[in-house]
Amino acid sequence: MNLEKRLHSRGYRYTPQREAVFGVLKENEGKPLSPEEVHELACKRFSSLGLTTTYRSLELFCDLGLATRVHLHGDSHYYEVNTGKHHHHMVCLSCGAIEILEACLIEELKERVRDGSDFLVTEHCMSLFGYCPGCLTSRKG
Amino acid sequence: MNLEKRLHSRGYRYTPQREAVFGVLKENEGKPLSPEEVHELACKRFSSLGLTTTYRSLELFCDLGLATRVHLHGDSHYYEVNTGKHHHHMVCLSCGAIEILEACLIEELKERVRDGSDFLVTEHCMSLFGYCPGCLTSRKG
DNA sequence: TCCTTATCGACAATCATTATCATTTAATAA
DNA sequence: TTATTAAATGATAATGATTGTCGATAAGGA
Ligand SMILES: [Zn+2]
Ligand SMILES: [Zn+2]
Ligand SMILES: [Zn+2]
Ligand SMILES: [Zn+2]
Repeated sequence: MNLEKRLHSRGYRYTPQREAVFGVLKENEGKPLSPEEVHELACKRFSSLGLTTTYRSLELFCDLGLATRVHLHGDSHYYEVNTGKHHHHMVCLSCGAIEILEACLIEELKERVRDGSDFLVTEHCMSLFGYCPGCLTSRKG
Repeated sequence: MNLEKRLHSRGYRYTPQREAVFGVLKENEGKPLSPEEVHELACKRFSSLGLTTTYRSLELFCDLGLATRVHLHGDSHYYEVNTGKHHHHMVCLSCGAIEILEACLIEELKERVRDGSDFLVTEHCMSLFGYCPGCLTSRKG
């Protein structure tokens, strides 16, 4: 289902601003972007786009299941288009590069939680940090 | 090693403000606190403690390995005394209660990373979210 | 005890995010 | 197509967390 239908089906309006923001997310699948970054890129698609609208659109997309919030270190939120494929991220502490990590052991963890606690786990976030191949190589020199 | 020795061994001064902040962390082992919360509690030990000093002390303790930063959802940082025991947290989305999760599958994940990528993982953060036993029970009613 | 300077606390500044509100515009019905 | 109406927008102000500044204070060594 495309953006227009998805918005209409939930009673929201389809606007060029939202199209621009969503386009940026789609174009950067797998690369978490901050609202500031999204705004800068989306302005190339809709030049008068306001930063406030960017923030609002990103949150709306998350509520609609079209995007997901990514929690990394740092003082900004990050967003990504929701592809339906669960994954995590590895962030290079040196250059900031982000690599997708498809492996996730949450199910095993959930089982352990069920054994040891009555806590019901519904969400999780995880990120790995370290050094990307590029930065590792350049360090050797 | 106590706080005084730890500070002196790295060339830092031992002050009642730092003692107060550290005391609060120790007293709340396993419970991540925001700088604001730490400040409020630490003021009972040293009433004229400034919020700025609280922030600075917490960061210093992290650098010294005496405390760790905890990344939860939400717009604040959280800190915890470093007990040397690696663990994670489960946060109740309803009441905010935090339960310690000792299980961690990072080693298994690291292995998978080694197989599929040249990324070197040195740190990770993970939190689980859901509902605590208390909130689950009260929902049934 | 006296000095030196790390540390402190009050306050200003900054950064990300949210609230406000007058204006614009998407969607619908005439 | 046009008129209508409320959702959406964008400029701006406000907020909340964190950091920077700087004169005053006090820890720790001489
Ligand atoms: Zn790198
Ligand atoms: Zn996962
Ligand atoms: Zn709860
Ligand atoms: Zn772990």
